[in-house]
Amino acid sequence: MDYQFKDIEQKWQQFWAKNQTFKVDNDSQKPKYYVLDMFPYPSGAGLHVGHPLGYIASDIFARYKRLRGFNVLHPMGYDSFGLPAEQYAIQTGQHPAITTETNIATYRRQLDQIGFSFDWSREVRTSSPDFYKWTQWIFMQLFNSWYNKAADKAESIEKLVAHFEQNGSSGINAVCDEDILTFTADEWNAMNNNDQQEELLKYRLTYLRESTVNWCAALGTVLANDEVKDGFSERGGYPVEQKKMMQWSMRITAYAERLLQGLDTIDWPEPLKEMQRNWIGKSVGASVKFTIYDLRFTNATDHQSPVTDNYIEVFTTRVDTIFGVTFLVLAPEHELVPSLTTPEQKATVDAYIAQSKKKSELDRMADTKTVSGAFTGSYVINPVNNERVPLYIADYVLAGYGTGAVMAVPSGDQRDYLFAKHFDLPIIPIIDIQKIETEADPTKEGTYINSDFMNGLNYKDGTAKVIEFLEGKGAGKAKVNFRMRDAIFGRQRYWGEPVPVYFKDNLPHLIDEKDLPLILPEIDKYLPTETGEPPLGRATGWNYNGFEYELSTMPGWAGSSFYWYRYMDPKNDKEFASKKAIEYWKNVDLYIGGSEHATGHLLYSRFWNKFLKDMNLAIEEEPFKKLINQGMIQGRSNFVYRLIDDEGRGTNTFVSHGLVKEYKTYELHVDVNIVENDILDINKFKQWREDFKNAEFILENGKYVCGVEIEKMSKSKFNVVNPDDLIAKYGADTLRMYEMFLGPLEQSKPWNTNGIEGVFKFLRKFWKLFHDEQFNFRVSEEAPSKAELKSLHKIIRKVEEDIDRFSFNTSVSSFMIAVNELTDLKCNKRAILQDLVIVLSSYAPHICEELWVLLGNEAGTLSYADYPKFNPEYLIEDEFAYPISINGKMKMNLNISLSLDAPAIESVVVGNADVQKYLDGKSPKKVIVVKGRIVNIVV
RNA sequence: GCUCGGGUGGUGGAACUGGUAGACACGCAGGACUUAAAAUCCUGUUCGCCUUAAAGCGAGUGCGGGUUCGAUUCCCGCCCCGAGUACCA
Repeated sequence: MDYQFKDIEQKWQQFWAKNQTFKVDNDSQKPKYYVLDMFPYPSGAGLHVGHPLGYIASDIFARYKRLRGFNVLHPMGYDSFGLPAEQYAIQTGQHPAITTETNIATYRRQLDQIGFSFDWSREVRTSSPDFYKWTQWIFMQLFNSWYNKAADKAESIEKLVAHFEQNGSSGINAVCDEDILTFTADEWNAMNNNDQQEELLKYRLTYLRESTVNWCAALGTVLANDEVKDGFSERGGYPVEQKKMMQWSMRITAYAERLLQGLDTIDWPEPLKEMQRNWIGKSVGASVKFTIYDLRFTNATDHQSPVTDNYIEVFTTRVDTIFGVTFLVLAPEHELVPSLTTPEQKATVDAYIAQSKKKSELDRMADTKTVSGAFTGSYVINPVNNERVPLYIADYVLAGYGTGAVMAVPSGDQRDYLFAKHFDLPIIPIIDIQKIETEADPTKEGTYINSDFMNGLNYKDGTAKVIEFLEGKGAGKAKVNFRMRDAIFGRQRYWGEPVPVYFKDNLPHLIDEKDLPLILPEIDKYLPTETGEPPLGRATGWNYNGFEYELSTMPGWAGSSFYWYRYMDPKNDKEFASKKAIEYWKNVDLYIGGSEHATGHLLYSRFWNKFLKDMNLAIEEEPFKKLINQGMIQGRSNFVYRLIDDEGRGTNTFVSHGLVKEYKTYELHVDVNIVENDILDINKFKQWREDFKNAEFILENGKYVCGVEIEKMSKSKFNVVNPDDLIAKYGADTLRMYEMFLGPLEQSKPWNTNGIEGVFKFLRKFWKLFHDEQFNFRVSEEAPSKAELKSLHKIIRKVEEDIDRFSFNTSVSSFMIAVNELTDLKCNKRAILQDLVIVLSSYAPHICEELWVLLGNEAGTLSYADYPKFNPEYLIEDEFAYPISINGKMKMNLNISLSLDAPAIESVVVGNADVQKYLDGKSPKKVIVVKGRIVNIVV
């Protein structure tokens, strides 16, 4: 029989499901290997050809590892809480759970068609109560923990309470809010419970606090920093504003240093690590206190004295330039601005604040050239030289970073330089080689001048000296600053995990663990209440023993921040995964997914994992050892060109792409599914839409050629290619191999179906190797020839190398070469073909399973077969003629004999007349040998 | 602006640590089979020159230079494209 991919694929997909071929146990004599895909959000649109790219790669990898004797965990599930289902619910009234269920069914059907080797018995869904029970449980652990800097790990809040009871607040070095109290043990014990709880909230790893948040009015919810792009929401693109609100946050900043350090220990793409480094944004510098100059004094020397409470703290990465400070700048929102503005300057300052408030976030970012600011009328004292310097406000200083105040050194910082020029402030050079005629010079070379005790020192010594001086005076210290902020954790939405918290005396309390999961209640409609509370406020009778529940839900990233552990033990109702399961699977060996999660999911997951490790609930510091980003598949749109008549109206005549220059036309997206190799199927086009029924065409060479453009894949551009259609036409094995053949896995590329025929032809040729002309199965038991063994072992080695390097595209090419060679050799020998089936089975599993059985093997054993061992002997070249150059110039095939151990000049005997001609009687000066081959002779 | 990728035929892309550039596939052209078409198979396909032909010669991996017997690969300078990021003190 000819290659009947439909029957074959259906048969094997059913076989795998029925026999649970890929079900994996939590213990085995084999070494473990965990291959994970980023689980999808089940959207209504279903899968397009871009989605499976990473899944196919990980499936090939998982199947390969299985063949190489590993116990492979390769699960799949759904990240099924999220906005689109809720938006749809708002529009239609349909419960998001129903929409989600339907979408999951579609996804499952589509995934099954591609022949993945997932262990579906381990499926998880973040929106199912037996899963989110554990999301809520981990939330509770975070609430019950604080970060002990001394131990550099999270610890139980009870330990902190015990310390407070015995020693008060002294001796605690914690990552916490800034407004913590200092108290003795007696004072603590005397506090009432509510005051104690309020204080503890400042330490907890998830906490409720009034903070400035990104508020998106259109979505009716707050968003985390990574969900906001350029002042607009990532989902939907609605405007986002800053607003102060009581909000749940996660104290991810406690882990900033560990998150940064950990990056050096994991095998991730460098750009992705770089993105996380930037996001964490560590800068090493110093904080310096500038005492506020009291206008009642007449000269600065009266202030030499100890630093009072009346100071402004700045953060700087260049404390060495402190003698160049000629003014200070505060952010307009800085809390000291009102009190430091003198009556004379009040009007100017107020006007400036009003003006900068009016500017949107976007304007402020875009407009970085105009210098603006206002003088407050106050002065501060530079602690190193007691000079009096003026205090300004300007919006180039951001309230959210550092202390919201900077010391301005116009000679070393370009923004300060422009500001100084504009307001006519002095610019003092402080380094001998500094060139500051036209712009600031931030050099670290040279030695200091105009810098008192630092004069003559270099950068390193000067920095150390000035920090020592400031510390001695209590006016500053070395400090590390991070750009990363704590992550906002609450969302004012319905379709998410309820927060397991109730309120008593306005303070949050955890519900009892035995009451988990806290089930998402039913509500009548999915909108905020009339009083502006989140949708959960609509739930009737929803309370905890009469106390009000928290009405926010958790953000989308909550469930995905630990889901890989749940796959290890998905049915466990006592723990999120048993200790035993976690000890066996440890962490993910290979994770494949998109780089768009760099500063979201991938950072939060690392954070939770580190926390779980601190709690002895996980054993590895990093969750994902190796990570590969598959590239995005872009859409490839096709266009037709509609002729415009004299009145400028569109006619029903369409001009082929090559001829558009000769006519007046406009372009129109055309469905890519009625175009093949950029040639329009005219009949299908006429049927495509009613108004094209009588369309006429101006053709070139009898064909209608379409225009092409690369765009995002979207329905409105008619460029969405659905994997179902391709599977129906060519089969899953072809789709799998073609997606790999398309190009390097990590590269973004447009989808293009043009080459899929080639892969299909390859599979047919492969099928034919096992069959005679009449398609009767026929293999020979003869011993293989040298040439046949060479072909086989070339591909065995190539696949090994390529899988290591994730270079799946070149493997597909190599399979084609192998099959072409074996076809030429008319090879139908079992000894060769059986091994070839095993090697190819990771890529094209269905056809290989079928052939495996035809070869007489037991059904279902292929996935765990003995992988053929590569033997380098079969690849040794037996011909001696190879190209050689003389003086790097000419190339020819020569027969040369030489002693490989000592490729000395004497040992080269050149027996070819042509070479003799080139050597021209001279003996060669030098012989260049590469890998035992002469490649060049220098005469 | 900064950081990281990347520029190779008509197209997607090969070329592992410097060693026959363009594998493999698409497309295109020609041919075989066929009443015809589809399918399949075969041949050719970087560009230019030369030749009846076989063959040969020259140029060629964004541009300019360098190192080397030899550079798509390494170094310096520039141009272009993509991604991320940005008053971060």
